[in-house]
Amino acid sequence: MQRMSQLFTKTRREAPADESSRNAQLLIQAGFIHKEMAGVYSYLPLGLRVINTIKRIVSAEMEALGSQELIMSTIQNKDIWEKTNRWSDEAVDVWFKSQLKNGNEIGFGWSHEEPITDMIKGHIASYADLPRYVHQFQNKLRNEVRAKSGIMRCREFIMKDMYSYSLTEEQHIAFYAKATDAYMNVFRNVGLGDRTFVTSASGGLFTEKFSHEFQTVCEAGEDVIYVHKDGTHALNGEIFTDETLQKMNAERSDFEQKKAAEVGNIFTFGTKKCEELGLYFTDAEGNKNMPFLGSYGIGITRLMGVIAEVFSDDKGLVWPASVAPYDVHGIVLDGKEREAEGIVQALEQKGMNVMYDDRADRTAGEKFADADLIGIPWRIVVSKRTMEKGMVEVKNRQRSAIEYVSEAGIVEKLKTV
RNA sequence: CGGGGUGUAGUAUACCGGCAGUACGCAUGCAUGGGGUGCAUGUAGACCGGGUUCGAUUCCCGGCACCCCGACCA
Repeated sequence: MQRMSQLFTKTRREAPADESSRNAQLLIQAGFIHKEMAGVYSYLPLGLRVINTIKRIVSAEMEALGSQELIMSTIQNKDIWEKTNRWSDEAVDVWFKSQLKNGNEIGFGWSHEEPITDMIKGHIASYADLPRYVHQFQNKLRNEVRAKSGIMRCREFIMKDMYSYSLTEEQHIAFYAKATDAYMNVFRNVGLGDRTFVTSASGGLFTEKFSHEFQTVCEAGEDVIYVHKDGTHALNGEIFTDETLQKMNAERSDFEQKKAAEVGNIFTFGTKKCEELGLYFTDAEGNKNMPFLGSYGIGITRLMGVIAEVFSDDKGLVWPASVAPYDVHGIVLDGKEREAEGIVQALEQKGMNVMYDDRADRTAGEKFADADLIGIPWRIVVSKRTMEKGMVEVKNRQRSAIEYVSEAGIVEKLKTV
């Protein structure tokens, strides 16, 4: 139970003037995040709980793929990146760099293919050591020329990045397909399934082969995608050409243009990077060979921003149950603390996480407004009115209907969607 | 990186070349108690540097910060 009277943060009455994106306005107003500077945000207790729920959803999928979690350093070695020609600012324009006291240059991690591949050399030597999959949740630092859209495009952000080292290209392709499904599971589980699409992309300068993006339809997004009228698939702008359409036996008018945010992307790197960094294994015939590399990213904080954008109304945030910071927002009125605490404790014992607004110096209206702003899925009220009925008031954040439920029936009620 | 805009209490804002105002917050008291309740009292402010001027928060210049549009976004 988190007592609201003890909560580290306070809500604000008004949205901050220096934010125009919906996600930042609401998340700051409700006390989930704090802006340190443009494109740099801290995650306060409520915000961190959301981050952690998202991480748990992502972790479950990564572990199901056989990936193990680790965490690489933020400070990175220049030499490693020079081997793949990605140290120069011409090649990678988002580098933050600094130097040691002795003058040696270091970089701050904007991605980790190189350090991970270099590190893993000590652990992969034989075909029996493959495949290997690792992932991490890590703060990436990118010197973006223009941060924008609240937490959707930041200079420091949390990313889940996974790397796959496969024995062969065939093995890689099979894993890549499984990873694609796992990614869709993630977006489905955070509530964005029906508006997130896998789109093909060129893969940019550094990948040998193909790559895919996961685009969530969202007004605040920076990208444009073309969603098929049947809602089952979409194309990104880059490949929305007559040639592609011809291959698909489709017409332009079959697609609708939508703004979208890239919440994930997956890349096939092939063997080139392993060669450049000297990652080899010995195959069954005793020959020297290179693993086939793939990389898979989900912007965790961006995903939180997209969720806030998509799931909100004029009163505030409306968290999907799967990522909400708490399950229940309990409100006590009319001095019914004793009764309310009993109910809250009973809910906690049944595994529900409760934000309990025990503030004695707040009016009902303020408590309701705060509950709406914070956006926890279920609200229960214990008051003179409800106690006279021997009931508790239950309301879902998404709906206006208020129901009276007996104390014993609350948990059952909260399971309904 | 090009273009535009904005910097006033903790927050949101107003006015002004001559004592900086309002609302919310916060503190205290009284009243109240189901949708940001009422009254009273108190608290707290001009981004930094330079210039013009008798006098600058206001005008000018420079810097810094933030926002927006574009470019960029392995």
